[in-house]
Amino acid sequence: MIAESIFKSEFDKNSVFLDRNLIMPSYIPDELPFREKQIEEVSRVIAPALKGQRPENLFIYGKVGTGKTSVSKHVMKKFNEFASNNKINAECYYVNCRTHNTVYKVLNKIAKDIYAEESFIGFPSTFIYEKILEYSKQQKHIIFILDEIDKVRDLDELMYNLTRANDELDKGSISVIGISNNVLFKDRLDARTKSSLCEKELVFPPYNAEELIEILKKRAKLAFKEGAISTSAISLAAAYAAKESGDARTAVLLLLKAGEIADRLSLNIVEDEQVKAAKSLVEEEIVLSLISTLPSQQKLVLYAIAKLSLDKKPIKSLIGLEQGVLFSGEIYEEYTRLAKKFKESIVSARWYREYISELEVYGLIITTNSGKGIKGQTRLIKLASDPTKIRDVLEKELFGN
DNA sequence: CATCCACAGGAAGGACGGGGGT
DNA sequence: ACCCCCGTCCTTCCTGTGGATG
Repeated sequence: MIAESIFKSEFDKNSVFLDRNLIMPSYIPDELPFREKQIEEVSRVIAPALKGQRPENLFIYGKVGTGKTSVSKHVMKKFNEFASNNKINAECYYVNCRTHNTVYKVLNKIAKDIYAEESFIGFPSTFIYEKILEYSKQQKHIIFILDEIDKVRDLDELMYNLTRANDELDKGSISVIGISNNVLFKDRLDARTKSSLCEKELVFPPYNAEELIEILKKRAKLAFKEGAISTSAISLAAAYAAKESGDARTAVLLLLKAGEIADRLSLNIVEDEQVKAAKSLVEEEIVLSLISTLPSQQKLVLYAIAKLSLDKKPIKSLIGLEQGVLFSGEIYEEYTRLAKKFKESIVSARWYREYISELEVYGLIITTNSGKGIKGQTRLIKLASDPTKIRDVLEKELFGN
């Protein structure tokens, strides 16, 4: 009965969305504004495969939401279309290394794609490797896109395997396009792997605010009903994302969430207010998921901070100090008290300081050095977001079950 | 000015678990 | 199967620092 009425009202409700799927961050639009040059470069690199030559390996670097994956997938699609339309023996495959994070998993995924869903799980990796080799021996020129390539644990071995294949092939070839948002990871690689993977390199710059506005406008036109989102709301979402990192992904996510909020409130048009609400919602989600990954000792420290922030009478916080600003020492005392109470082990004060530094890096707390007015040299610590919310979440996390 | 305070944060080293080599 | 090495997490010990205090 309840379920039915929810389904019915969900179904009847008019939404600001025309097609919600088109504004999911995972959706790849046909048009990729401001990435023409990158599309051209990637295409240029892999084009030799269409003439029966081995393309050079390519390394693509760029921060999150700069269009690396979208551009690669876009080019891959066009490449495969062109190859099959013209009956050319060239193919391009995509592997996300976040889930396929070992040599074995990557080889397996590749083999599975090549041999259309035939699974090789359980077979030794040399066998899988031979299978892949066998396939490309039919004069095939194959390109593998390895997304989030820095996640592969033994990348040296994988690259060695894939490049070695070319020595054993006389007609076909194998090339790799590696994608990463981490520049530093290159330094951890073997020199040979590095020079092989980075035969060509391409950097994707972040989008600026104007570009983000254009991108969002295009997307909004696809996903929202006409006039269902205001121009200023779009600009605001773009401005937020530009300020953070020039990340198109979060910009799009903001619009999606803002639309959902508008739907829930049965509004016909998405305004600035919903974008603002979406932003704090997204931020909150990030904070909450961050907290849940913390080790329990660190959760206790954070809990101590939240509890003290809410205390009516901050013990040491004296004249002129903002409410909720705490001393490092009093937090440590509270933490040890709590740890004893819940029969948890207690980390040393030294390690506690590491925890504090880490919490600051995560942006969960804000710290300043004590200046004049306070004796000794210590850190003043303040929670970065709402103490009540943090405390409640931590209570659930720590003692919930 | 010396001294104390209340810490910050570096260095060294111990326990432990996993992954890789033989 | 075994050992070794390495990274992680943590402790102990230590020196440094900026302001208050006598």
